[in-house]
Amino acid sequence: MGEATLAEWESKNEIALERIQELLRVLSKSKMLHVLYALVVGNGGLRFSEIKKSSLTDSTTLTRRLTELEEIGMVTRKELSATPPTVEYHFTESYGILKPILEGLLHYGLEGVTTQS
Amino acid sequence: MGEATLAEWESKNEIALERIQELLRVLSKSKMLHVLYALVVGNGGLRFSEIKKSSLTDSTTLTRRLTELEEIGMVTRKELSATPPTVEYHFTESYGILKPILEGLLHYGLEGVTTQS
DNA sequence: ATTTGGAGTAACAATCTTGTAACTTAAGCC
DNA sequence: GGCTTAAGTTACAAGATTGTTACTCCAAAT
Repeated sequence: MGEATLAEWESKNEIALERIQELLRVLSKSKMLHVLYALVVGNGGLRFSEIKKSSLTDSTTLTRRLTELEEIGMVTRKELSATPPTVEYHFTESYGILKPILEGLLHYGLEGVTTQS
Repeated sequence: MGEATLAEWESKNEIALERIQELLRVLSKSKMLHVLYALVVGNGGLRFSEIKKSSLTDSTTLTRRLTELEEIGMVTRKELSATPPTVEYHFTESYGILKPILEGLLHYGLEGVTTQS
């Protein structure tokens, strides 16, 4: 059995399909790429307010996006006992598997933008 | 300049971001993965009715998905002068850039499903 | 005890996306 | 002309997603 070729796509793996769909649903939401980018630049760990500032996202939407990333296991939420109470978000190890996808997307995004290198 | 590293994400490329968002928006739609899979299995070229049957998608939704794939330049629509009038859909060259993304997604989907190989 | 800043929640209208059912059009065959 | 099959289109109600504005809660410093 190969590992992760398109030919493998078939199979009885309804579950894999659902996982992919859920990931796409989450990734395609508003500001999600901005939030991920903020975290990438912040070396995988930032406070709520920092993400907010650098992703230009309002509280409501940012909370929604971070909760969703938590739900799919891509980030963890850590309360710091500082004052005023602050919270830090970090990428989990699972983020590793997301990275090549984001890189593929970036590559796609940059195609058709290239002003003849 | 590197080619497609995450560090490149920043930049003035608002355009790249928008392209990625649009791609994610399209990919995350209902039945999109089924349709793409049907085309992959059909070696990149199939008739409307064949895609319909193998992706288990109704006419309305299938038309929507195929139109969207056409709009982002991933498939072309070709009318065959057969009777009754049939239409074939094919991947374009641009599909090549989508492939690694789909493979990354597949890899993600299969993680956490693995029943110890 | 009031103010301040971080981290949210609640409520809501506007918009987008879905699935379904019904209709249409085009080309040939009888 | 009427039937058949492929490939759609129209209309619409139900549900999901968005951005906004306003509110809350917590812990210290003044």
